[in-house]
Amino acid sequence: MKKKTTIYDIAAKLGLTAATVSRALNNNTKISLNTRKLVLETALEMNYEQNKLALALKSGKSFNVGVIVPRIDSNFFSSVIRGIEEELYPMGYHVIICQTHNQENIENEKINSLVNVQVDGILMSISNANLEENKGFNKLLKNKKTPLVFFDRKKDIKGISSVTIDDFKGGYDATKHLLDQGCKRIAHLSNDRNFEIFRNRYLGYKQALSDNGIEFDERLVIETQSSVLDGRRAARLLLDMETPPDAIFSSSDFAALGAIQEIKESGFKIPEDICVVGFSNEPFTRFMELTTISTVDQFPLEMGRTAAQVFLEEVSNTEDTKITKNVVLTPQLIIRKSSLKHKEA
Amino acid sequence: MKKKTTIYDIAAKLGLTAATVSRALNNNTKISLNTRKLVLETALEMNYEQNKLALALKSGKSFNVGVIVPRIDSNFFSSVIRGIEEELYPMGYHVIICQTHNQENIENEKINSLVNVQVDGILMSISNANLEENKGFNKLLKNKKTPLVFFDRKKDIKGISSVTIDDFKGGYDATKHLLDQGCKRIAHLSNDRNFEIFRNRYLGYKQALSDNGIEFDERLVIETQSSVLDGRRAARLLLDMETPPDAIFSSSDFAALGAIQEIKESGFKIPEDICVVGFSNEPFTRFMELTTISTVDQFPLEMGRTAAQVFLEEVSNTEDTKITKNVVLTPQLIIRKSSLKHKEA
DNA sequence: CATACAATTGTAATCGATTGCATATTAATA
DNA sequence: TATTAATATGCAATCGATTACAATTGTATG
Repeated sequence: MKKKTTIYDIAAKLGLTAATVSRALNNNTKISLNTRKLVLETALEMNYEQNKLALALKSGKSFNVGVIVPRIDSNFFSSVIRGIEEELYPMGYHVIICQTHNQENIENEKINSLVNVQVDGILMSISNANLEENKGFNKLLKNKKTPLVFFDRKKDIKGISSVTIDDFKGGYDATKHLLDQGCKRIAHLSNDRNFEIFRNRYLGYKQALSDNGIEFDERLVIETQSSVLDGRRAARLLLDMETPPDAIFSSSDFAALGAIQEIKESGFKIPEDICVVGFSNEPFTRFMELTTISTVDQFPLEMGRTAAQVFLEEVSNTEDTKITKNVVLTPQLIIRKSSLKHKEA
Repeated sequence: MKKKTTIYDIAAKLGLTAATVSRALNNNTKISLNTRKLVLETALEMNYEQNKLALALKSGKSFNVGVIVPRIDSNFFSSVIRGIEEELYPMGYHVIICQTHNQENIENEKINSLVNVQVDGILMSISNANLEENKGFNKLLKNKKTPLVFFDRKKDIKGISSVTIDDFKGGYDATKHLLDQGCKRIAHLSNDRNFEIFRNRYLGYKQALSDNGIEFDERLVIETQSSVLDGRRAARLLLDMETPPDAIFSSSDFAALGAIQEIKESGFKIPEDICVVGFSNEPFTRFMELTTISTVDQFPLEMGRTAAQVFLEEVSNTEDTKITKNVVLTPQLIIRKSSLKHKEA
């Protein structure tokens, strides 16, 4: 099992120096055309391949970027990652995946770990709403040469770029649509509002109500996890109220599905009795047989692509002043059967 | 913006040598306990962090593994990757993701690219049934020190480990179940049988028929892509036959869904007129409102974990003789409404 | 013909950590 | 006290590539 050939091997074979070989391989014009050609041929002959690790050590660039997400096995995150990979690979970068499972300590650990292997940047969707209290994270912040880009779940931190969707608008549009359908008592399945995304969906919901003269009723807002079971539980609570709601805007498709199941099993009709809108445009929302689920598309692929582009801009920026970009994508309300009583104008 | 501290910085501060510092940090007993303690404290003080790139160059181990899949945004593959990441991270490895989108040239390129950045191993689900004709791949094969582990879509190559499920059994069990339901004319939505997985599902299907005295009818086997649309098209063809089938075993859940849609829209009842079984246990199969879809679970999480374990065994193997493991997981038939006419015994 | 300048290639340091082989210091033994 | 052994540290090479700064050779010009 022979070792990989290095520039020294090539140099030795040609009676040259490693320096010359290196320059020749990089097509440096200081090296005569003849030598360049010769070196290139020999390199090919000897199956030479540049050792990227050596290069990385010398240059301080690993051409790796870290991506941190709560979990990878969800349609949303895997689509974002798909976008990131597709955008970064052509530029010579490799994508390292890390999952946090929403645990702060794991998130901290993985940030550190990525910094340690000298990634050229980190793209992340935060799991920890109190990220700033995190030592490893703060170290990263100070180290301005390693770009950090938030996507989706971000924290508003000065000097840090982010790519998100306009969750406020998502919440607003969904709620407005329900109002347009004639719904008056619209419940909201929320989630931990320490996260901007859930807070903004909630705020959008409230604003739409207020803009349309509907009084906000705190009892109609239920905090849930993003799961079918939690959706069922929340729906149960709502249905057991004295005056049940006539619509539900859920910040999660899974919870929306759970709610729909519970509602139907309780003998109510969707959308006639209760309209439902979810959030994320998970594949299954479109696959339902009877009641396809209205939802809000977050364009995860584009989000990933954009986050990657922002990263690329930041790494290629040589100025002293850091550019910070906060891109906000526009979500799209997708109206399906679960909320369509009448065709809208 | 100060640079990261190195062992040289620590050495300078303490009037020692980098060698001593290195040894102290590695808890080498040749270094006196006092010095060790001193160095460790100073390292902490100065926020020292080992430069993994330097280490990688020196040791030849990058502690990165590459994972190559057709695409990451499918439930199956992202679940496998989840398993891989969860298993490898605790052992100090990072996972680099590459997608091929089923294109041979991209697959080749990415294999080369990963080898170039000195990954310590590659776990992959092949996109190219003719992988052996691939130059980059063959280079990898010869280089016995970098473990290669196939998962799911493998190629039978001597000396290469793999983790798959028993697709034959999956196909057999699904078909047998349909026979047990009284179906006599069972169609099969297949896919490119140059891939072992599809070939084996097909063979399992055939075997179950033959074992139960049903004659194999080639016209009932339709090659499809794994998509809803293709499932519809295939179902259309089948329904238009003189004698339509009374069951469909699809090697893809998406195609199964498409078939179900087409069948229902044509006025047939599922499962009464036609039973359907899919493959993969995609989330939506369970979420259907009326006709939850029978399918075959492939345990992707476990598959990823196992593939990672096989990799770990191979890298930690110091013997000259290579260990090759071919793990075959057992799939599980999940019977739901789309194929359940009668409760089975 | 001498000098200047351009065109090539070489020398050696560098990135940061590890490690075999000295070397120096101290302690133990004869 | 002389010798040996153990303990602790330093020296210098190494991993493979890049690059500032020589050094060499050749060519052109006055």
